[in-house]
Amino acid sequence: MPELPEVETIRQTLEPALANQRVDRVVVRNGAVLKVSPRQLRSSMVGARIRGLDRRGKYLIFRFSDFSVVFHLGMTGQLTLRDPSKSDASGFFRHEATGLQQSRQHPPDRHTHLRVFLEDGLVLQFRDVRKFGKVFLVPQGERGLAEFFSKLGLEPFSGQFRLPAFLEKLTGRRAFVKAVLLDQSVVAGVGNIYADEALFVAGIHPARRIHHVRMWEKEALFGAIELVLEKGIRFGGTTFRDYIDSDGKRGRHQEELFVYGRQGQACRRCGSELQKIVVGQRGTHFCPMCQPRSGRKRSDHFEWKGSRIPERGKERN
DNA sequence: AACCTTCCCTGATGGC
DNA sequence: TGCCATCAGGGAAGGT
Repeated sequence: MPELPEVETIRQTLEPALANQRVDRVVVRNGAVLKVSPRQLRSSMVGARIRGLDRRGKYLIFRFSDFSVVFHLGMTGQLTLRDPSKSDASGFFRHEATGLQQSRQHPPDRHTHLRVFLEDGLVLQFRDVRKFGKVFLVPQGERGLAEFFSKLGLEPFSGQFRLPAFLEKLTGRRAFVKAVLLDQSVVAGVGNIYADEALFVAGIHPARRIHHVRMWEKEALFGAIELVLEKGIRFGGTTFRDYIDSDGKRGRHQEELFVYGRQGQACRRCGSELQKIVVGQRGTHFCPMCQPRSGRKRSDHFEWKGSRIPERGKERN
Protein backbone atom coordinates (compact mmCIF):
# COMPACT_ATOMS: atom_id res chain seq x y z
CA MET A 1 0.00 0.00 0.00
CA PRO A 2 1.40 3.37 -0.92
CA GLU A 3 2.50 5.16 2.24
CA LEU A 4 4.53 8.33 2.60
CA PRO A 5 7.76 6.98 1.06
CA GLU A 6 5.95 5.46 -1.91
CA VAL A 7 3.91 8.61 -2.55
CA GLU A 8 7.04 10.73 -2.20
CA THR A 9 8.84 8.50 -4.68
CA ILE A 10 5.98 8.84 -7.12
CA ARG A 11 6.02 12.60 -6.63
CA GLN A 12 9.73 12.83 -7.27
CA THR A 13 9.60 10.70 -10.40
CA LEU A 14 6.50 12.34 -11.87
CA GLU A 15 7.31 15.97 -11.22
CA PRO A 16 10.05 16.49 -13.82
CA ALA A 17 7.82 14.98 -16.52
CA LEU A 18 4.69 16.93 -15.57
CA ALA A 19 5.74 20.33 -14.26
CA ASN A 20 4.56 23.25 -16.43
CA GLN A 21 2.70 21.00 -18.82
CA ARG A 22 -0.72 21.96 -20.09
CA VAL A 23 -3.62 19.52 -19.82
CA ASP A 24 -5.17 18.89 -23.23
CA ARG A 25 -7.81 16.30 -22.43
CA VAL A 26 -9.25 14.44 -19.42
CA VAL A 27 -10.97 11.08 -19.85
CA VAL A 28 -12.92 9.49 -17.02
CA ARG A 29 -13.77 5.82 -17.34
CA ASN A 30 -15.13 5.14 -13.87
CA GLY A 31 -16.22 8.09 -11.74
CA ALA A 32 -16.42 5.98 -8.59
CA VAL A 33 -13.03 7.18 -7.41
CA LEU A 34 -13.79 10.83 -8.14
CA LYS A 35 -14.88 13.08 -5.30
CA VAL A 36 -15.75 15.69 -7.91
CA SER A 37 -17.98 15.39 -10.96
CA PRO A 38 -16.19 14.36 -14.15
CA ARG A 39 -17.59 17.47 -15.78
CA GLN A 40 -16.20 19.80 -13.15
CA LEU A 41 -12.84 18.05 -13.16
CA ARG A 42 -12.61 18.37 -16.94
CA SER A 43 -13.65 22.01 -17.05
CA SER A 44 -11.07 22.89 -14.40
CA MET A 45 -8.15 20.91 -15.76
CA VAL A 46 -8.42 21.18 -19.53
CA GLY A 47 -6.30 24.07 -20.73
CA ALA A 48 -4.75 24.60 -17.30
CA ARG A 49 -1.09 24.13 -16.54
CA ILE A 50 0.43 21.91 -13.84
CA ARG A 51 2.58 24.21 -11.71
CA GLY A 52 4.11 21.51 -9.57
CA LEU A 53 3.63 18.38 -7.49
CA ASP A 54 3.45 18.46 -3.70
CA ARG A 55 2.77 15.85 -1.05
CA ARG A 56 1.07 15.91 2.34
CA GLY A 57 1.09 12.61 4.23
CA LYS A 58 -0.09 10.02 1.72
CA TYR A 59 -1.78 12.62 -0.48
CA LEU A 60 -0.28 13.66 -3.79
CA ILE A 61 -1.10 17.21 -4.85
CA PHE A 62 -1.13 18.44 -8.44
CA ARG A 63 -0.88 22.18 -8.06
CA PHE A 64 -2.50 24.38 -10.70
CA SER A 65 -2.75 28.18 -10.59
CA ASP A 66 -6.34 28.38 -9.37
CA PHE A 67 -6.93 24.95 -7.83
CA SER A 68 -5.32 21.66 -6.93
CA VAL A 69 -6.13 18.09 -7.88
CA VAL A 70 -5.40 15.82 -4.93
CA PHE A 71 -4.96 12.04 -5.20
CA HIS A 72 -5.12 9.45 -2.45
CA LEU A 73 -3.98 6.09 -3.76
CA GLY A 74 -5.77 4.00 -1.15
CA MET A 75 -4.58 0.40 -1.24
CA THR A 76 -3.93 -0.29 -4.89
CA GLY A 77 -3.90 3.08 -6.61
CA GLN A 78 -1.28 3.69 -9.27
CA LEU A 79 -0.26 6.83 -11.09
CA THR A 80 1.75 6.04 -14.17
CA LEU A 81 2.89 7.75 -17.31
CA ARG A 82 2.29 6.29 -20.72
CA ASP A 83 3.90 7.43 -23.91
CA PRO A 84 1.53 6.30 -26.66
CA SER A 85 4.33 6.48 -29.22
CA LYS A 86 6.24 3.74 -27.41
CA SER A 87 5.28 0.10 -27.21
CA ASP A 88 3.46 -1.07 -24.11
CA ALA A 89 4.78 -3.55 -21.60
CA SER A 90 2.85 -6.74 -21.20
CA GLY A 91 1.60 -7.95 -17.85
CA PHE A 92 1.85 -6.76 -14.32
CA PHE A 93 4.24 -7.48 -11.52
CA ARG A 94 3.07 -8.13 -8.03
CA HIS A 95 5.13 -7.07 -5.06
CA GLU A 96 5.47 -9.96 -2.65
CA ALA A 97 5.41 -8.04 0.61
CA THR A 98 2.94 -5.28 -0.18
CA GLY A 99 0.68 -7.01 -2.67
CA LEU A 100 0.80 -3.88 -4.76
CA GLN A 101 0.60 -4.43 -8.44
CA GLN A 102 3.04 -2.46 -10.44
CA SER A 103 3.49 -2.12 -14.11
CA ARG A 104 5.67 -0.57 -16.69
CA GLN A 105 3.98 1.53 -19.32
CA HIS A 106 0.63 -0.14 -19.81
CA PRO A 107 -2.46 0.43 -21.95
CA PRO A 108 -5.59 1.52 -20.09
CA ASP A 109 -7.70 -1.37 -18.84
CA ARG A 110 -10.96 -1.69 -16.90
CA HIS A 111 -9.23 -0.45 -13.73
CA THR A 112 -7.83 2.67 -15.35
CA HIS A 113 -10.34 5.20 -14.06
CA LEU A 114 -8.78 8.46 -15.15
CA ARG A 115 -6.50 9.56 -17.95
CA VAL A 116 -4.96 13.00 -18.26
CA PHE A 117 -3.57 13.83 -21.71
CA LEU A 118 -0.72 16.32 -21.68
CA GLU A 119 0.50 18.71 -24.31
CA ASP A 120 3.70 16.80 -25.05
CA GLY A 121 1.78 13.59 -25.76
CA LEU A 122 2.32 11.86 -22.41
CA VAL A 123 -0.71 10.45 -20.64
CA LEU A 124 -1.00 10.35 -16.86
CA GLN A 125 -3.05 7.31 -15.91
CA PHE A 126 -4.76 6.61 -12.61
CA ARG A 127 -5.43 2.92 -12.11
CA ASP A 128 -6.95 1.42 -8.97
CA VAL A 129 -8.16 -2.16 -8.76
CA ARG A 130 -9.93 -1.95 -5.40
CA LYS A 131 -11.23 1.58 -5.84
CA PHE A 132 -10.14 2.69 -2.38
CA GLY A 133 -8.33 5.58 -4.01
CA LYS A 134 -9.84 9.04 -4.29
CA VAL A 135 -9.45 12.09 -6.49
CA PHE A 136 -10.38 15.50 -5.11
CA LEU A 137 -10.65 18.93 -6.67
CA VAL A 138 -9.57 21.51 -4.11
CA PRO A 139 -10.21 25.16 -4.92
CA GLN A 140 -7.98 28.20 -4.58
CA GLY A 141 -4.47 27.21 -3.58
CA GLU A 142 -3.32 27.56 -0.03
CA ARG A 143 -6.58 28.38 1.73
CA GLY A 144 -8.41 25.47 0.17
CA LEU A 145 -5.58 23.07 0.86
CA ALA A 146 -5.18 24.23 4.46
CA GLU A 147 -8.85 23.52 5.03
CA PHE A 148 -8.67 20.23 3.15
CA PHE A 149 -5.80 18.97 5.30
CA SER A 150 -6.94 20.58 8.54
CA LYS A 151 -7.44 17.27 10.34
CA LEU A 152 -4.19 15.73 9.15
CA GLY A 153 -1.43 15.21 11.70
CA LEU A 154 2.25 16.15 11.85
CA GLU A 155 4.10 16.11 8.57
CA PRO A 156 7.38 14.18 8.82
CA PHE A 157 10.48 16.06 7.60
CA SER A 158 8.69 19.38 8.02
CA GLY A 159 9.35 22.01 10.66
CA GLN A 160 6.26 20.89 12.58
CA PHE A 161 7.60 17.37 13.12
CA ARG A 162 9.19 17.87 16.50
CA LEU A 163 9.19 15.82 19.68
CA PRO A 164 7.07 18.17 21.84
CA ALA A 165 4.36 18.29 19.17
CA PHE A 166 4.48 14.51 18.83
CA LEU A 167 4.12 14.00 22.59
CA GLU A 168 1.24 16.47 22.64
CA LYS A 169 -0.58 14.37 20.04
CA LEU A 170 -0.27 11.31 22.28
CA THR A 171 -1.68 12.83 25.45
CA GLY A 172 -5.03 11.59 26.63
CA ARG A 173 -4.91 8.53 24.42
CA ARG A 174 -5.14 4.92 25.58
CA ALA A 175 -5.25 2.95 22.33
CA PHE A 176 -2.72 0.40 21.11
CA VAL A 177 0.48 2.14 20.08
CA LYS A 178 0.13 0.50 16.66
CA ALA A 179 -3.35 1.99 16.22
CA VAL A 180 -2.08 5.42 17.24
CA LEU A 181 0.66 5.25 14.61
CA LEU A 182 -1.90 4.41 11.93
CA ASP A 183 -4.05 7.39 12.95
CA GLN A 184 -3.37 10.01 10.28
CA SER A 185 -4.32 12.82 12.66
CA VAL A 186 -1.22 12.01 14.75
CA VAL A 187 1.53 11.57 12.17
CA ALA A 188 0.59 11.88 8.51
CA GLY A 189 1.80 9.27 6.09
CA VAL A 190 2.54 6.28 8.32
CA GLY A 191 0.72 3.14 7.18
CA ASN A 192 0.89 -0.50 8.12
CA ILE A 193 4.38 -1.19 6.79
CA TYR A 194 6.15 1.76 8.35
CA ALA A 195 4.20 1.52 11.63
CA ASP A 196 5.54 -2.00 12.12
CA GLU A 197 9.01 -0.97 11.03
CA ALA A 198 9.07 2.02 13.39
CA LEU A 199 7.88 -0.03 16.37
CA PHE A 200 10.62 -2.57 15.71
CA VAL A 201 13.28 0.12 15.54
CA ALA A 202 11.95 1.63 18.76
CA GLY A 203 11.75 -1.78 20.45
CA ILE A 204 8.09 -1.37 21.36
CA HIS A 205 5.51 -4.17 21.26
CA PRO A 206 2.69 -3.04 18.93
CA ALA A 207 -0.12 -4.13 21.28
CA ARG A 208 1.04 -2.04 24.22
CA ARG A 209 -1.25 0.79 25.23
CA ILE A 210 0.21 4.19 24.38
CA HIS A 211 -0.31 5.56 27.90
CA HIS A 212 1.81 2.72 29.27
CA VAL A 213 4.67 3.47 26.91
CA ARG A 214 7.49 5.23 28.79
CA MET A 215 8.70 8.69 27.91
CA TRP A 216 12.10 7.47 26.73
CA GLU A 217 10.32 4.92 24.53
CA LYS A 218 8.14 7.62 22.99
CA GLU A 219 11.28 9.59 22.23
CA ALA A 220 12.76 6.52 20.56
CA LEU A 221 9.55 6.04 18.60
CA PHE A 222 9.63 9.61 17.38
CA GLY A 223 13.12 9.12 16.02
CA ALA A 224 12.22 5.71 14.62
CA ILE A 225 9.35 7.10 12.55
CA GLU A 226 11.62 9.55 10.80
CA LEU A 227 14.30 6.91 10.39
CA VAL A 228 12.13 4.30 8.70
CA LEU A 229 10.38 6.83 6.45
CA GLU A 230 13.69 8.33 5.39
CA LYS A 231 14.99 4.84 4.70
CA GLY A 232 11.91 4.01 2.66
CA ILE A 233 12.38 7.09 0.51
CA ARG A 234 16.10 6.45 0.15
CA PHE A 235 15.40 3.01 -1.30
CA GLY A 236 12.82 4.39 -3.68
CA GLY A 237 9.79 3.10 -1.78
CA THR A 238 8.65 -0.42 -2.30
CA THR A 239 6.98 -0.38 -5.65
CA PHE A 240 6.46 2.32 -8.18
CA ARG A 241 9.95 3.14 -9.13
CA ASP A 242 10.79 0.82 -11.97
CA TYR A 243 7.87 1.44 -14.26
CA ILE A 244 8.29 5.15 -14.01
CA ASP A 245 12.00 5.04 -14.71
CA SER A 246 12.71 4.06 -18.25
CA ASP A 247 15.88 2.19 -17.28
CA GLY A 248 13.86 -0.38 -15.34
CA LYS A 249 15.75 -0.01 -12.06
CA ARG A 250 13.93 -1.67 -9.18
CA GLY A 251 13.39 -0.12 -5.78
CA ARG A 252 15.17 -2.06 -3.06
CA HIS A 253 13.21 -1.24 0.05
CA GLN A 254 11.40 -4.58 0.15
CA GLU A 255 14.76 -6.24 0.69
CA GLU A 256 15.52 -3.89 3.57
CA LEU A 257 12.38 -4.41 5.64
CA PHE A 258 13.01 -5.38 9.26
CA VAL A 259 9.73 -7.07 10.13
CA TYR A 260 6.90 -6.33 7.68
CA GLY A 261 5.92 -9.48 5.81
CA ARG A 262 8.79 -11.40 7.42
CA GLN A 263 6.77 -13.53 9.86
CA GLY A 264 8.44 -16.91 10.38
CA GLN A 265 11.80 -15.52 9.32
CA ALA A 266 14.69 -14.57 11.57
CA CYS A 267 14.90 -11.14 13.17
CA ARG A 268 17.72 -9.23 11.49
CA ARG A 269 18.90 -8.03 14.88
CA CYS A 270 18.60 -10.98 17.29
CA GLY A 271 17.73 -13.95 15.10
CA SER A 272 14.45 -14.76 16.86
CA GLU A 273 11.52 -15.93 14.78
CA LEU A 274 9.37 -12.97 13.79
CA GLN A 275 5.67 -13.20 14.54
CA LYS A 276 2.48 -11.95 12.92
CA ILE A 277 -0.53 -11.03 15.03
CA VAL A 278 -3.64 -8.88 14.61
CA VAL A 279 -3.72 -5.53 16.40
CA GLY A 280 -6.66 -3.19 15.87
CA GLN A 281 -7.88 -5.22 12.88
CA ARG A 282 -4.51 -4.90 11.17
CA GLY A 283 -1.91 -7.52 10.39
CA THR A 284 1.05 -6.70 12.60
CA HIS A 285 4.62 -7.97 12.41
CA PHE A 286 7.12 -7.85 15.25
CA CYS A 287 10.03 -9.52 17.02
CA PRO A 288 9.02 -11.05 20.38
CA MET A 289 12.55 -10.63 21.72
CA CYS A 290 13.33 -7.08 20.57
CA GLN A 291 9.77 -5.89 21.30
CA PRO A 292 8.71 -7.61 24.52
CA ARG A 293 5.12 -7.20 25.67
CA SER A 294 6.29 -5.92 29.03
CA GLY A 295 8.62 -3.36 27.50
CA ARG A 296 12.38 -3.21 27.39
CA LYS A 297 14.45 -2.05 30.29
CA ARG A 298 15.89 1.36 29.68
CA SER A 299 19.36 -0.02 30.26
CA ASP A 300 18.77 -2.37 27.33
CA HIS A 301 17.77 0.46 25.04
CA PHE A 302 19.92 1.01 22.01
CA GLU A 303 20.34 3.91 19.67
CA TRP A 304 20.18 3.40 15.96
CA LYS A 305 22.70 4.97 13.68
CA GLY A 306 21.07 5.62 10.33
CA SER A 307 19.30 2.49 9.19
CA ARG A 308 22.05 0.10 10.25
CA ILE A 309 20.85 -2.62 12.59
CA PRO A 310 22.87 -2.74 15.81
CA GLU A 311 24.25 -6.20 16.33
CA ARG A 312 23.59 -8.09 19.50
CA GLY A 313 26.11 -7.28 22.15
CA LYS A 314 27.28 -4.19 20.31
CA GLU A 315 24.11 -2.23 20.59
CA ARG A 316 25.17 0.32 23.18
CA ASN A 317 26.58 3.52 21.81
C1' DA B 1 -13.29 13.12 22.55
C1' DA B 2 -11.54 8.78 21.90
C1' DC B 3 -12.20 4.33 20.58
C1' DC B 4 -14.08 0.42 18.19
C1' DT B 5 -16.54 -1.92 14.46
C1' DT B 6 -18.28 -2.14 9.94
C1' DC B 7 -18.09 -1.25 5.30
C1' DC B 8 -16.27 -0.34 0.75
C1' DC B 9 -13.85 -3.37 -3.33
C1' DT B 10 -11.50 -7.03 -6.08
C1' DG B 11 -7.93 -10.48 -6.86
C1' DA B 12 -5.45 -14.09 -4.71
C1' DT B 13 -5.68 -18.10 -2.08
C1' DG B 14 -7.20 -22.36 0.16
C1' DG B 15 -10.46 -26.06 1.04
C1' DC B 16 -13.28 -29.52 -0.81
C1' DT C 1 -11.17 -28.39 -12.57
C1' DG C 2 -14.44 -25.47 -10.50
C1' DC C 3 -16.78 -23.24 -6.95
C1' DC C 4 -17.26 -20.78 -2.80
C1' DA C 5 -15.58 -18.64 1.50
C1' DT C 6 -12.08 -15.97 3.32
C1' DC C 7 -8.64 -12.50 3.51
C1' DA C 8 -6.13 -8.01 2.86
C1' DG C 9 -6.44 -3.06 4.29
C1' DG C 10 -6.91 3.11 4.34
C1' DG C 11 -10.14 5.72 5.80
C1' DA C 12 -14.95 7.26 6.43
C1' DA C 13 -19.08 6.60 8.95
C1' DG C 14 -21.70 5.32 12.70
C1' DG C 15 -22.27 3.54 17.36
C1' DT C 16 -20.79 3.59 22.23
